[in-house]
Amino acid sequence: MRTENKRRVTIKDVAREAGVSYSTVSRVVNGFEYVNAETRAKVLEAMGRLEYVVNQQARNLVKGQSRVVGLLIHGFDSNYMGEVVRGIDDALFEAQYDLLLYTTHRQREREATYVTNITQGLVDGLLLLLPRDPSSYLESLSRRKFPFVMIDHRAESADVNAVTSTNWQGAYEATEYLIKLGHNRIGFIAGDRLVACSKDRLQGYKDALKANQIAFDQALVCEGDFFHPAGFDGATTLLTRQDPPTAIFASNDVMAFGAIEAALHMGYRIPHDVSIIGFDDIAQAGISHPKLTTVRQPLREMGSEAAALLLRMMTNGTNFDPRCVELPTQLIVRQSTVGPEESVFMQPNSVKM
Amino acid sequence: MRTENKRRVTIKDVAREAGVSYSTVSRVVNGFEYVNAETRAKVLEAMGRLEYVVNQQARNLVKGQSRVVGLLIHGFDSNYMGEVVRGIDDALFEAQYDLLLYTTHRQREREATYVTNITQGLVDGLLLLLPRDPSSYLESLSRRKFPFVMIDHRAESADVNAVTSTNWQGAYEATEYLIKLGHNRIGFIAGDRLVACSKDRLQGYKDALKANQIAFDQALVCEGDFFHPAGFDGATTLLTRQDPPTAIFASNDVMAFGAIEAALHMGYRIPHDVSIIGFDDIAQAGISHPKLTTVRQPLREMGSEAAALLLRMMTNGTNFDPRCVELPTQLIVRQSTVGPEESVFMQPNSVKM
DNA sequence: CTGAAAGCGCTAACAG
DNA sequence: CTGTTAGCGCTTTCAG
Repeated sequence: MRTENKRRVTIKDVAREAGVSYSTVSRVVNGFEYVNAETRAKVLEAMGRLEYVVNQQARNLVKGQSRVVGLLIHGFDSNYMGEVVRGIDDALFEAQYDLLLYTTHRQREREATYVTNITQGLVDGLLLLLPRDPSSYLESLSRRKFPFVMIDHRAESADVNAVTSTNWQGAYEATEYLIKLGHNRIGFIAGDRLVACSKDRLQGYKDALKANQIAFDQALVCEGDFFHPAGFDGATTLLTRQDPPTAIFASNDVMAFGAIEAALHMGYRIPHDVSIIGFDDIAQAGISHPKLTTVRQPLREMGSEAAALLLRMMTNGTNFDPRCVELPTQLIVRQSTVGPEESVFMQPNSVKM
Repeated sequence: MRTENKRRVTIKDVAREAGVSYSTVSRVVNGFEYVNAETRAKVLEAMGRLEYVVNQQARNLVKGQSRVVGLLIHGFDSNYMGEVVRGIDDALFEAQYDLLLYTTHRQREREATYVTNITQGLVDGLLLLLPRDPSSYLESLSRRKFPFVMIDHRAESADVNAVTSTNWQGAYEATEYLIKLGHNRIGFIAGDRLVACSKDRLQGYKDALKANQIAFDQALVCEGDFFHPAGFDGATTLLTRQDPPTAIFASNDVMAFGAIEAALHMGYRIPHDVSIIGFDDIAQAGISHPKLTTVRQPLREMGSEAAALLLRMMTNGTNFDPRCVELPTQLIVRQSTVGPEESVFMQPNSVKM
């Protein structure tokens, strides 16, 4: 039932068919120069007739590489991941590399196991998208000089490659924008504290407050984890307070949507009664109602930049200076934010354009 | 610069370290029974000290398999794909298979090239998620008895495996639901005509109309392609008519969101002035405003079912009857639909819960 | 220009 | 129980 008749056609079959040695076939397959035109034609012809396709596995084994890059990712929550993957894919396609996907939503421990296994032959390099707890294997990776780059997670130690965006700057600008609008009680829903960018965003928020002489109020910041329910709960808590904030800054768009839902649920109108701003600018942000004001991260570029960086490491070796590429964020003002005093003049129907 | 010092530790290194032959090492690595406990201990110890990890590539080459499944996917537009991938991932994880990702958004022609290349050694089986134009390689795949299953795309020819959902049934129920609500002018925004499920949904819509003595009006159906702008344009066209429909059935959620945007943009309130219903029930549907009434496809289950089916083909051979698994859809009534007469009694603020 | 031969790292009989 | 010996399909010297 197995190799019965459907045996794959190998280089040897082609050699026999063309009446040459199989190393010659290898030469034409690989486009070597010094092959007699006639011989080449014969081989090509035989390849066509037999529908020969090279077996990558075998090729990889002898070359000691796989032309595959691994992507360790939590899961495809929100379009955030999709955009990054698209960027990665762009760069990898150019370089003729394939992408092996590893999702780790099941359990965090899998990360470490995966990493040790796949970095031994299966993949030539590794991309870590928003890893939760990389400390366990980062050291091993570095020691073995295995090429990898982290995306959207600046490591504590400086000696790893990473591409992120200007999280601090983006949060600073978003907060300042809210302040300029007239808000001075601004709620903040934090991201997963394990992830570095969460801290950067919180810090940007704090620093903008301070730069504008607004006292930081710990009661105005809620814990979060980048998922929808956290946004809902955070906003609920915030808006239930005696003196609720007039604006809420969620650490990502998904939580911002959760916050919007909570606010609407409580009878608040957006943006008239409370302004909401997010972070990421996922596709949904531009087509929701109200359209979400947010800080755009160049997700796709981050992906392709990371892949490009990894590719460079894989060819040039890991011996060049590790670096952290920071791509610029951009404030995208849409419909979910407005100054606190403007609400009076607005019409009650918030969903109208 | 290459193999300098960072040469991978192989089975031979372990053998030397443990003072045994390398086939013995292979035996303990693969957990064979007949190995002396002492010897095993020695080997294990050596493996640990050397941090040996098996090289999958080599193992695969001799075994003639790769333990990798390929997934051909257009791209990560919307969470639709994400959900399916999660299901696939679940099943593959159980079986210890890896997932190689192939996105084809760049150009349709890539599909065929990919397929011929990767099915030659790189992957043991192939999952085709909503392929646009599989005809070009389907025949070759079948002839070579290469295991593959299509997801959400029932093939014209019956001799291929596929998992879909009850598209006709789902569309029929959605339409009937709208009719029962009192609508009799129901617009329809079609999906990509190349994809079989689009036709099924349209047919379900037509049949429900007929079953309820409502004449089918070609002017009420718009072309679509499953993307947001098509929903926007379709709804715009529909609602600009002399006698606009009181309800719109979009062939998927993403287009439904486009339709909602168009309707709101034109000053319609939802659902009071026009009801909108989608298909898929992507995550966004449950958290948007208004929450979208839609036909739920068991996306995740479709993914895992497809992967399970593929796995079975890969182990048992392709010699069992090909079949098309149809998973049940379910109407999810939320906020975007209401009877045409009810609107009078509703409050103007549509975004209130 | 082309064939022979070695070997990538590992598995799987086959003898001991 | 364990060592020896063939390969898996391909690339890559090394001689012609």
